[in-house]
Amino acid sequence: MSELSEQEILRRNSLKELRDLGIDPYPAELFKVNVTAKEIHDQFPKDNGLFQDVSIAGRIMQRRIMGAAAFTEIQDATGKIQLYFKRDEICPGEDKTMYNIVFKRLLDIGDIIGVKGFVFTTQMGETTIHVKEFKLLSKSLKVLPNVKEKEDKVWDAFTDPEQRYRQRYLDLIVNPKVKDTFFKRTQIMNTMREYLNEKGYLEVETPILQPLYGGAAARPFKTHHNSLDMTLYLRIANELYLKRLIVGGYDGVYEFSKDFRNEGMDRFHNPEFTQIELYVAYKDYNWMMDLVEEMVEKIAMDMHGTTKVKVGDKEIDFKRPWKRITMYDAIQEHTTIDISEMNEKQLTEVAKKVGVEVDASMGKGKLIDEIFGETVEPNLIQPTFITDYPVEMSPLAKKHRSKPGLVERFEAIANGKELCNAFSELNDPIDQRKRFEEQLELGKRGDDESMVLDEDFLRALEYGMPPTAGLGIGIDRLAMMMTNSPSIQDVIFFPQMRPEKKAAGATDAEFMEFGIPEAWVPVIRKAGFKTIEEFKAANPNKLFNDLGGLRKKLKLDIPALKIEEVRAWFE
RNA sequence: GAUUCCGUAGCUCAGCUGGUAGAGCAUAUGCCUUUUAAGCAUAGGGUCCUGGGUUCGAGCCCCAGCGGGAUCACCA
Repeated sequence: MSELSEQEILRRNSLKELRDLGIDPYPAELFKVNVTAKEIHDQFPKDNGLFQDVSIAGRIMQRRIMGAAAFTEIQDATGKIQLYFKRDEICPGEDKTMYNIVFKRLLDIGDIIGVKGFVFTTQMGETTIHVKEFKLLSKSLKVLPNVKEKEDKVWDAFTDPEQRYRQRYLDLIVNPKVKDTFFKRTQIMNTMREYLNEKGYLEVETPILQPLYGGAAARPFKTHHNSLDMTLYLRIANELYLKRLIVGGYDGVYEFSKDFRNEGMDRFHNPEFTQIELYVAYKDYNWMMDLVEEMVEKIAMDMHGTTKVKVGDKEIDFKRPWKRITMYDAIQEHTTIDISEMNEKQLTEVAKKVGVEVDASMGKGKLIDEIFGETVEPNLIQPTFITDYPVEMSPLAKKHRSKPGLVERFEAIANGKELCNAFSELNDPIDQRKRFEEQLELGKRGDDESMVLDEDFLRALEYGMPPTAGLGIGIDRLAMMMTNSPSIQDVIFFPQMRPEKKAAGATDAEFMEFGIPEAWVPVIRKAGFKTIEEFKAANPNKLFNDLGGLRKKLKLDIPALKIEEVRAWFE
């Protein structure tokens, strides 16, 4: 246990006092709630006859006590509402303990209480609950960051990203907009789920632990299964498993999948992230473009009531139809260079010219991809489909029906970022084997993201997979865009971070080995002794005096020490 | 991984040329029966991220480390 601050010690003392008064600070039984803050705010002003017998629970966020009356603000899942406490109503009899002691002194900001009463409007015009009785539901021992707000103004905002991400619960308590962002994230997934279920596609689950990682070009996390004594990888994509299910005879399957990639982290990348992948039999990539447009447009409409979404200083309009342009045309449009007929050597020259760092591991596909990423992608703000990628960079996509050297693939780009990736799936098992082998070649050249060969997947294809359209959408990236969040950490509840720094110093047990009673250990620390070495060097007489002083100062309810006891610790 | 900025009270942040550690909110105590970020008054509260160094003297300067932010690199 780390050292307690003065306020934390006070709260622990309050906890004990409550118990002494016969009040359980953590009661077991449920507290019946019949209304939310939002319901009251939405309906009461229209009909003052409503809510004359409410029961509501929430966390105390603010208190203003004026003698025998007080205003308190509680926050439930839907928002905040003000409470009015009056001493003689809380305590109608002679005994004013519940108000004077329990409410005024033993409750704190952060405590969770339940109240019963009726709703009225104060002279200041604020909808308020007049409390007739209250009950402590959970005592809070830690002090919340105290954020003050009034309409749009916020004082002392809780903004430190490290604390916000590490202690997301605090972020959620204190920054109401955060709750809304995650509500919207779920709304995006619900809209997708409804849309796809309505079409009759099946939501499925496939392995996260995979003996071979495939379906994307990325470096995996590696782990080990003890009883099988084998290496397993955390999936980087679920593509190859979903396609096996299409071979098995489903018309359409999709999965919201957590994928894991062992790569750099920044505001667009978290090591684990969520994708939806969808595969539909007897369709092609043109059909899939229509679906993506329709589905994403619907998400924007469901969430914002319009197809226009503000992202940073831009406004993105997801209204159908989106622009469609081939990759080569897009590169030519932005650079005036036609790379469609170029070989690897020529492409290397172009890449260098536009400012791409080139190395020997790069094949033709990678080079084109880099050129595209450098010159075109950041400039595509409004949703745009880029179609017809070179075969070298798409080992799982079907060869283009009419353009040699290309595959039937598209990405949707919006706000300069990839929104989705999709293709007519390659179902020619012999071609697929060849493509895997080419990937192996790239691997030998040093491309550590090249794909590995999956024999079982090839075997599945050999049984025959119908022509299939496949799609992957990054949910985190989409959520960022739809909620106008500048960083991926803002749309992931618990983004990956380095472990918290450990507090140095001796443990409670180490101190107790000297015979120090447990209750005194925090006091020893408070007196400035963090390590055993420091403690051993202490003067027993001075320590005795200091501890006695601290006991008094902190109003600790533990028996005073005798000098003999303290001396005994040092023998 | 590189560059750069940051780390001071429970929270948000000041801190002079290197000379006794500051404010607001929060907390405690007293007063006060409807306040609107903060009622009034008073008080308590600190490992100035850690460890070295320079100095009579370091929150401040130097070195190293830890943690974080931003930008870049990497990122089908």
